[in-house]
Amino acid sequence: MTQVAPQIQTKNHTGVYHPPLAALRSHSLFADMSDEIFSDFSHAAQELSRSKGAILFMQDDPAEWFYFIVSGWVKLFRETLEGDEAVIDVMTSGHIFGETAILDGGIHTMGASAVERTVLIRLPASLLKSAITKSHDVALGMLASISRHRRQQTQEIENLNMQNAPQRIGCFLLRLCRTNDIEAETTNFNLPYDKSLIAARLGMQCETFSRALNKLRKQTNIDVKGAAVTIPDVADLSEYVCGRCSNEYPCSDLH
Amino acid sequence: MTQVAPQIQTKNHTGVYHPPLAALRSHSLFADMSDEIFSDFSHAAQELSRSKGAILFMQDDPAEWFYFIVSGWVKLFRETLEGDEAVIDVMTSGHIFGETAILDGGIHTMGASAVERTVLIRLPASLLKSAITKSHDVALGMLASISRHRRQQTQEIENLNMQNAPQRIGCFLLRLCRTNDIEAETTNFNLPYDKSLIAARLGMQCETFSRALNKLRKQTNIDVKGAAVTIPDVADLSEYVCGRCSNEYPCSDLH
DNA sequence: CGTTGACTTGAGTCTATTCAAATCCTGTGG
DNA sequence: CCACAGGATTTGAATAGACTCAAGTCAACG
Repeated sequence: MTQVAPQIQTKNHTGVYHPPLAALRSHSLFADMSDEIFSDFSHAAQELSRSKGAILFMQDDPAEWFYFIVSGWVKLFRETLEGDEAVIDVMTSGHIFGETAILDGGIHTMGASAVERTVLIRLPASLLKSAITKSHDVALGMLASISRHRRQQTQEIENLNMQNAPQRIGCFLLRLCRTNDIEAETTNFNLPYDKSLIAARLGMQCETFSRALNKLRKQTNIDVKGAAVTIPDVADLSEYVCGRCSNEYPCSDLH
Repeated sequence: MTQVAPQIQTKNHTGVYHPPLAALRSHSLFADMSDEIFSDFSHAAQELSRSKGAILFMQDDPAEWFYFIVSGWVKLFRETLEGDEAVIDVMTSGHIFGETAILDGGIHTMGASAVERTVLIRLPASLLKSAITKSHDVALGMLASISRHRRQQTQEIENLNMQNAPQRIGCFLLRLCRTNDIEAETTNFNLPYDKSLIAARLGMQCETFSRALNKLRKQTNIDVKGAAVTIPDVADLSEYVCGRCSNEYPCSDLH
C-alpha cells in the first residue's frame, strides 16, 4: 500500500544539494531560513513518488506531514457529507501544501491526492511547528506564505461571486498565460491537466465547462484544440474577462 | 469630512484600562502581547465614531491604520471595474480588520465602510508591522489570526460552490444560533443587520434572498417575522443545510 | 400625511445543472 | 500494428435555480 519512503541523500559527494532539496530550499517558506534549521528539514525529508489518483491525506486526518511538489500535479479538495467533492486548488512543482494544518489544530482541513504521477518531498509537520515556535524568521516566512493563500482565496471568492462560467475559464487561461510565458501578445500553451479537473477547479460541471469554452471561443476568438490553447490577442481576452473583477488585468502575484 | 480622532485616555485614575482598550487587549492578536508592546499600541490608539455608510478605507488605499470594532457593524467589500460590489465579510464588536494589509504590500485589498453608527479604535499599521518584525510572540499572534481568516474563507468557497440559496441562508442562521445562544433546541434571535446586506454577504440578490427564505420557511418550519427569527428545531434546520457541507453541524470556530 | 427605503411578489429570461446519448482518445491485449 | 474497453469530452433536451425589471406592500420618519 504505502511505499517505502527513502531518506534523501542530502548532498552529493561534491557538497551540492540533491536537486529536489535545492528546489525546496528556494521556496519562500525556506528561502530565508538559517542553514542550521534547514538542515533539520533536509535530514528529515523523504522523497515520494505517487501514481495517478493516490491519496496523500484525507480531510480530518491528523497532519503528520506536509508536502513539497517536485514534479506532477496535486489536487486539494473537501468532501461534503453527501459525498460531493469541492476542488479547492490544483498545484504543481515548487508549491507546498498541507503546511497550514499546523495552525488548524494539527488536522488537515482538506484532502490531497495526486492528479497524475507525482514526485514529492514530505517533511514532518512537527518540525515545522517547532521551527515556527523557535525561530522568528520561520514564523515570518510562514506568515508570508499563509498571507499569499489568503489573498488567493479572497480572489477566488470574488470570482465565484461575480464571474460567469466563460469568464472564469478566461480568467483561468489568463493566469496560465503569465505562468507559461511573458508579455507576448499572442500566446500558445497546453492546458496543464484534464478539462474535467479544470471544470471542478472552477466550480462547474464538465458539460458547463465545454459549453462555456465554446462561448468563450466565439466571443474572444481564442482557439482550443484538445489541450492546445492559442490566444491571438491577450488584451481581447482580458477585456472580456476582467471587467467583473476588482483587479486590473495583469493581476499578478495571484497563483 | 474626517472628524477629529482623539487620543484615548489609556487608563483612568484608578489605573484601569479605558473599556474599549480592555476589549482590544483581550483580542487574540493582543492577548499574548507583552505589556510593554501593548502600551505602544494603547498610546497610539484613537477612538472613532462613524455614522452609517461612512467609508473607513477604500480598496487599493495605502494602509495607514487598522481597526478594532468597539460597537456597531462594518462591511468589507471589493469593487469590480464595472462598479459592482462583492461583500466579503460583515463584522461586529470585538473584531479586527484591515490588519492583513501589512502583509499585502501595505495596501488594503478591500474597502471597509460602517453599516450603521459604529465606534472603532484605529491603530497605526506601521506599529503592527514593526511589532511583528520585532516580537516573535506578536508574529505568532498574527499567524493565528490570519490562519483563522483563511479557514473561514475556505469554508466560504465551499459554501459558494456547494450550497444553493436557501441552504446558504440556513447556514448563516445556524452560525447566528451559536453566536447568540448555546445548545438550546429552540432558538430566538434577531437578524443582526438588514436583509439586503445579508443577501449581499451571501452572494445573492435581495429578491433571491426573499424567495429563498420563503422556501427555507416551508422546508424547515423556521419562523421569520421582520428581523425576528425563531428556530423551533435546530437539528431540523441543520439537517436541511449541512449535507452539502464538509463540516458536521456544530461547525464551530468559523465566524 | 406624504416620502423614503426596505422588503416582497410576479413575470420573463438567462445560466447552469441533470440526464442521455454520441464521439473522441488513449492505453492495452492480442 | 490493430481492435476494443473505458474514460474524457461534447452535444442535445429538459429542468431548476438565480437574475432582472417592474410593481406592490409595509413601516419608519420628517
